[in-house]
Amino acid sequence: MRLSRYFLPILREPPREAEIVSHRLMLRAGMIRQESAGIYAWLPMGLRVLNKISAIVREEQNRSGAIELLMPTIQSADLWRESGRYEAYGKEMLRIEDRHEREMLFGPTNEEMITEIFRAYVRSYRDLPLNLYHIQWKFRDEVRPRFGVMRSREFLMKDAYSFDLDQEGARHSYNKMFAAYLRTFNRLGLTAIPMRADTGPIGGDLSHEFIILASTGESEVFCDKAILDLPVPPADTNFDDAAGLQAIFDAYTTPYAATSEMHDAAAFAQVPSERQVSARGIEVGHIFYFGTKYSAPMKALVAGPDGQERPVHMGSYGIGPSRLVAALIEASHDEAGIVWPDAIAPFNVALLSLKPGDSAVDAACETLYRALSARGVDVLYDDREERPGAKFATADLIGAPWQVLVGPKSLAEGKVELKRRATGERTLASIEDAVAQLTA
RNA sequence: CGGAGCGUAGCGCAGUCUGGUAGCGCACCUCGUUCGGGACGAGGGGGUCGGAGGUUCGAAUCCUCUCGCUCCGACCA
Repeated sequence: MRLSRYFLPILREPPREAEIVSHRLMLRAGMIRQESAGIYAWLPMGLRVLNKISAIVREEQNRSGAIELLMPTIQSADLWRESGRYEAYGKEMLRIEDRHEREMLFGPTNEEMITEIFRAYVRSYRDLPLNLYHIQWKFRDEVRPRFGVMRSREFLMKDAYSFDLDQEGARHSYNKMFAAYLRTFNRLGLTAIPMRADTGPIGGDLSHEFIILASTGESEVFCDKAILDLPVPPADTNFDDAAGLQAIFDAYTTPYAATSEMHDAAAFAQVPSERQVSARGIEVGHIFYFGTKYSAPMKALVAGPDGQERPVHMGSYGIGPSRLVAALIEASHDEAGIVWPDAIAPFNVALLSLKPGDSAVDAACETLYRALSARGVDVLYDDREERPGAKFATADLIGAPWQVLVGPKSLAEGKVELKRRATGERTLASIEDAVAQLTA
């Protein structure tokens, strides 16, 4: 992409209302625009990141055996009356009336709808286990949206729903998602710590929040440092191996880890002091088992091997890609701007022409731009008539992992300069070597 | 929903108290000189001062109502 032809509205100064660093940087880097309180338009740069995150989430959901579908954003109130949540949900639910004065709502979540779909088609335990997910916009009318897309009213969520004949099967389904989440966050360049969450009236130990550590996090968290060194489940993890998944779950849930709501100071004190971690965290995922909470009232029944019908056991599993964009920035930035992890960077390479109009510089840039693009590298080519300083500042702000600096100075020796955004480390290389390095 | 505050050019702000031709910096356009960490000079464009009503010869400024946004608390992927 040539920057001169792209739509990248960079702000030199962030709007006053932006408080936290991710919100400020997202506005400055032209990723989002606020359209209303807690409602944002995703500009091209922001959308690129959002899509990269969703793609990784999708790959890992698929790997674990979950199946993607897409449910609507608008739902019927009647569906929610079946579960009793239409009255219970309160003002957070955005209620809408259509032209026939039918009561509708903009979905804050999809348990009722997925249960309705399930019960319409599935009758037998032979069709289980089943895990259906979608990545769809949700709306929760937060009293007080804040922190940009970190806590917005409209947000993108991946929500998966598992169906099993009994609790034992549900535990296996839960563990699949548990392992899939560990892989997902790891691929996003994050260390996410599963922390026991409140299971409410259901009880048991099957609810976890996945928390990443960041100094600007909203919640206070405590954990045993040992959890940070545990191995991430490999790509060839066998998701049908119930015992193997249970071992992963056990390994991750044995060391102490809790948010302030679930914190047990006495238990935390048992952790050797040099391993005690007390920090701030951002919740980026939440999984839980809720048994027959929806299947019983909504009559989602399956016949077991004995021919008896019984309500199916369910769980739901959320990840917020739009929140993750902000969380990633909170976890990875510096004074100059964003530092994207390679896996989700909107552009892998920022190619800076330090002297557009100079024939040697132009030629070198064109060669690099074409060679990298042809090899599938996302390149943002800064071909604008700007001074070098402005280009450095822009490139640092938008956080491409690599910068390639092409100017008369190094080009006189037949070299271009490669700069790693995260470390600031620079090396000189020929054009061929630069292409080789960036496509390695 | 309680408390506080802010709406003036794309962004950051002054002007409001004390009514009298709407300003500054950045950004934008033109020309020239520049060109490895957000250049300089000259010229230029851009505003229903959030909206409605009122007071007044005259309202960004005073009064009433209203809409929007932000922050602090109670709530949440």
